[in-house]
Amino acid sequence: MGDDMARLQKRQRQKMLKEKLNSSPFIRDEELADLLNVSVQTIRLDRLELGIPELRERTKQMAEIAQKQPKTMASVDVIGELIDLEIGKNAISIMSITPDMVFEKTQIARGHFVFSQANSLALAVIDAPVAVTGVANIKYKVPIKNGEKLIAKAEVIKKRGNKYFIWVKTRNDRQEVFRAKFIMVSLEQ
Amino acid sequence: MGDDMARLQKRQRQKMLKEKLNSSPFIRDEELADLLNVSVQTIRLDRLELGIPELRERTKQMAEIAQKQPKTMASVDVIGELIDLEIGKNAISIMSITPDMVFEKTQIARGHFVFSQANSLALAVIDAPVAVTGVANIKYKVPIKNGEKLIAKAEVIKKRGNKYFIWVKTRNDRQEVFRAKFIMVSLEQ
DNA sequence: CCACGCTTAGTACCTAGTATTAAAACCAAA
DNA sequence: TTTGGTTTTAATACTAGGTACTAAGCGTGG
Repeated sequence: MGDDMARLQKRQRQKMLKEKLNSSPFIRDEELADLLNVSVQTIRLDRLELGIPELRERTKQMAEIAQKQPKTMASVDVIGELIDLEIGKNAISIMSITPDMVFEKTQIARGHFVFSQANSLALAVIDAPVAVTGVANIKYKVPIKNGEKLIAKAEVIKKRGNKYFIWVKTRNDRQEVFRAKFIMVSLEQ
Repeated sequence: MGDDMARLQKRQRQKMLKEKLNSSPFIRDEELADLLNVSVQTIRLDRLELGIPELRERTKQMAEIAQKQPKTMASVDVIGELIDLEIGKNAISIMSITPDMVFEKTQIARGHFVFSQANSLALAVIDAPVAVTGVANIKYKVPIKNGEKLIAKAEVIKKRGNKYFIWVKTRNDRQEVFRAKFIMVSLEQ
């Protein structure tokens, strides 16, 4: 035993391997072997056991995800999944709260996601080619946690001129968590 | 005329090559050669001339860009750039309306981005470790277009118990475009 | 006719691996 | 101590998707 660093146990090494690849995914087997003080073959057996693909495959997967990403909140019309729509009357959408929508510390959803679901639903339900949000009165009733599934129901209450009055109520599986009253304004082009 | 023709064909092919790689970047030289009806070597000469790297390098670059992304809207705390903050009193943030924030047809900003900027600013300005949005009354005064730069100013109006009353006013370079009144609720852990 | 630009062919080499076989090292129980 | 099992290392053949380079063919204008 002349090695500077004592050789680690297999499990411990595999744990470190995973962590290392998590923090810096663009790393070759040879570099990993150096870091963990084992041979390249060992690293490859470890990857095989852990089901971790090779560098090029990892890179490709990341790039593909990045490519498909533009369909995030930014460019989508209705946030959440539109599951029912009767134009001019009512609409329903479902949205799941994912880890990236919550505050890390508290696991409570950032308010604007809930608002976005409701606002986009209110826009979808009205019978107008072009419209913008005019006024909104909103109330968050209970904090929403990671993993919850939110069901938003929008209802057109009345229409006056180019103004639409819409109620949106959002529930999780137990209770109402949010409600909003929107006045949407239809624009003449 | 033949020489010119050939040159034109080359230019045209290279243009098509660029377009093709733009729309589907995960494509091998061999597939490109098939598509453009030339040999693999020609494709490689074209890439060389145009300074387009090989598939693996392209993939790697995309993955690296995705990795370095300064976080999307999802996981960022303050939406927009926080440029001034006096905790418990006021705060200012700037956000530019980019093409992915607007409706394609009208080039008008989706309402929830403006809301998100204001809401996250209201949350940043209060002097509480954990807080959620309770109530909001918001008004969109004029439609906001692609490319505009929005300056949001938040001001804590009063504090009663665990409730903070905050005004946020958002302007573009000409006028006030949005205003909101928030009641934020500080939570006890 | 032949020079020039464009295109194709062919070869050697590269990286970061996989897949497989085999030998060595270690560790503990019988 | 011997045996057997796991773990580690080594060695070899093969792969994809290229680069780099040399050489040859093709088409056309001057």
